Amino acid sequence: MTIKRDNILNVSLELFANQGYVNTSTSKIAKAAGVSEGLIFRHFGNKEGLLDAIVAIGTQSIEDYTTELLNENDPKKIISQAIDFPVIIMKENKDYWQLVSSLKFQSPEIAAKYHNTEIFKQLEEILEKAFTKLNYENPEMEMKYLFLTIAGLSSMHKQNKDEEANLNLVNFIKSKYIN
Amino acid sequence: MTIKRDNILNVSLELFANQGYVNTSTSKIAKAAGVSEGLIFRHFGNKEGLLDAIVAIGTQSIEDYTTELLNENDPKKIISQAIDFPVIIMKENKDYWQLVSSLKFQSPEIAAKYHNTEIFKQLEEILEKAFTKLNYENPEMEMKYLFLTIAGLSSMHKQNKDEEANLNLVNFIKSKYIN
DNA sequence: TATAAAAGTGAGTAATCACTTACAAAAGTA
DNA sequence: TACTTTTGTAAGTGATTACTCACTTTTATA
Repeated sequence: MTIKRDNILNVSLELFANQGYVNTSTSKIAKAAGVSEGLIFRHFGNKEGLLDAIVAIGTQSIEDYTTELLNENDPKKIISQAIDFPVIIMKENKDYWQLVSSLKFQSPEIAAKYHNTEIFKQLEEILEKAFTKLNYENPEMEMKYLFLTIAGLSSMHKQNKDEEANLNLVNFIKSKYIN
Repeated sequence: MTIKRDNILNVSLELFANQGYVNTSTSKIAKAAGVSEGLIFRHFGNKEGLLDAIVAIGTQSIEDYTTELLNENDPKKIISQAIDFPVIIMKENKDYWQLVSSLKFQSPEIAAKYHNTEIFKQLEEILEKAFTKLNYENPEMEMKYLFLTIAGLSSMHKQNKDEEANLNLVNFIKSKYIN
């Protein structure tokens, strides 16, 4: 029975994502989760151990989505789904995604520990192959360009809450690749 | 004569940008600037007053660049220079740009205070007019798309230190608009 | 040169930080 | 039921936080 442990994890994710990791104290978490502060350290050792646990949970669901893309063969579908990536992620893992984006601005030590290039290496390869299949002149550059766009879409989704406008832009970008 | 005041400003910009605002204490700043901690509060009132002063200085040089664009008439040159925006800004105002980007991840109060849509409103208008002049089918969407790309270029320049690769990508994107 | 204003310091402040410890309640197991 | 392990708490710890205050030094001005 670890309802309180789950409480700590859920509350921490929300607070770390929206208030910042450095700006969120363990006493704040304890109060919001309705537990004693000591319990946080009983379960996770220290504040960074708590962050580790949260990030590990969120990373899994992201990886599930990229492996889905690995099984897709149609290059146009791959590109289309890659553009959808931020939309889907932000819908189901908003706090996690926000947390991961924020970590590089919290402290240099935290930034160094969680800079997650590995997760995206796969996605880069898949996209470059898709552009090669479609006979683009410069597949590597096209991939980098699209990757840039996807990164931009992610940060836009964080800020802009007008979901219809976001979807319009996503479809506009798709129309550049699929006609 | 306020060498020490300037010292505080320079050191704070660097520390806030690279270590994070919340993660940078006033005692750290005092030590790095070679002044007593009290002097920070004598000059700037409180920590947020110091942040205000730093942001105000940096904002000026950004505005100088956008007003330069206002005097340009050739739409292709406008688009080209807009794509160059992150390159130029990052070269001369790297720490400031990094600081501004990081503020939305420090604390909700700080994020709300410094979300600077105003600076970019002008740039958005200029770009949309440029696309209209060039008879693009959907100038507003094109502007949003390019704006997304520029935002992506900014975050890329922060992380990727391979300047040649960055410039290659910038030129590749330019070639999409100017042939 | 006398005086007022500005710049600068060092030793404080209460509050908060991450974290520990000693102990109690609950749950699992024999 | 007896005993061990896990889960939980309350009250602390020293260090650090942003900030203040009484005071001295430097600079500008008359």
